[in-house]
Amino acid sequence: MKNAYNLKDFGLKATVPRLKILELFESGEAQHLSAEDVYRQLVSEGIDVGFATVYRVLTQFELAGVLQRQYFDSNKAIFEINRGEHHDHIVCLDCGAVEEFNDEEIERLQVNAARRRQFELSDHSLCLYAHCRKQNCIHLTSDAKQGAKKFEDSDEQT
Amino acid sequence: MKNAYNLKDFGLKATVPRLKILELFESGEAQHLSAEDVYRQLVSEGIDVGFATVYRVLTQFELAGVLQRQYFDSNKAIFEINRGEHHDHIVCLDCGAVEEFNDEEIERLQVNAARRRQFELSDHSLCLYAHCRKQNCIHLTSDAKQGAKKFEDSDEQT
DNA sequence: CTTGTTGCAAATATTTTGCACCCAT
DNA sequence: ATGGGTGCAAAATATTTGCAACAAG
Repeated sequence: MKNAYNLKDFGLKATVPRLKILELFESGEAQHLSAEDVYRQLVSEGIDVGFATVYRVLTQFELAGVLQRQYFDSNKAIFEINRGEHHDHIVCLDCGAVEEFNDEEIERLQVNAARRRQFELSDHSLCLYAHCRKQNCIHLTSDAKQGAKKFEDSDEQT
Repeated sequence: MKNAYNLKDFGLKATVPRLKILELFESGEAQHLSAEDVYRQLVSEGIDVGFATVYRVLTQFELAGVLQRQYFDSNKAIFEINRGEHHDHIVCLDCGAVEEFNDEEIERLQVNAARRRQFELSDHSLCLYAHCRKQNCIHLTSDAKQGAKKFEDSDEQT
């Protein structure tokens, strides 16, 4: 597991915007950020940065493998740090909370599904859209929360 | 399996743009189209349509359940017809070919993965990015095609 | 110093909205 | 006829690019 990245390793100069953006993702405070989220965060820290720089840095970091770009069923890119461990996402449709998970069995079946169709799997993106059962979940439809109760005691294991 | 949709069932008037767009998707000629693809197609058929109408119709069809909107790892929406059968996608990273597939086992594991994390699964999007082994695949990296050979005789089944 | 990097503004790309005119019912 | 639907243009949203000024090495 990669814990810290060094800009120099990628031939990138250690500038304020880069260091701050890297710090933002490595700190783990926020895990899934849009370019605008990053921009706002830097501005709120009193850093004079432009949108263009944020986008350029995010793209450089993605190319360097420091960040990963995702699209959670929208036309807006979401970035997260690459800690070297693959994972998929589960997003709460009500409160927007994002959790990461990894299921070895699903991973394995994907490789097979691809092979069976004459494809060599290179990568994949899996995002589960669901209703969480957190107390503080700002659910829009109360049905969702009530419906969730049905599953409370029927937890299956693989 | 739904074979044909009737606009009137959704309270939508049978206008030229709507009928042509529906026909385009139902014909099955092209399965995964962006708004621009649809626009270009209509224009090439000599239909005087505007971009706004295309977007409005696509959105109406999505709300009616006629079409499904997807984002294949880009900031551009891709639409496809909803034939009532859920499926996931596998996209060739070289030639861009899109194939649909469905794996019951993966589907089942997703529900469990969500439950185990206290989520009630509502929907999901799974897209496999891979290298196909079609003869006519316009591969950008010959490595990809050579690498694929490794798997030619090692096809596993679930 | 020298070259990469930045902020700003303008340009692109994708999608949405306002509005007057038009056509399916 | 009339209310929904359309095309066009402008706006909104997301991202990229040109460029002169600037700062890291």
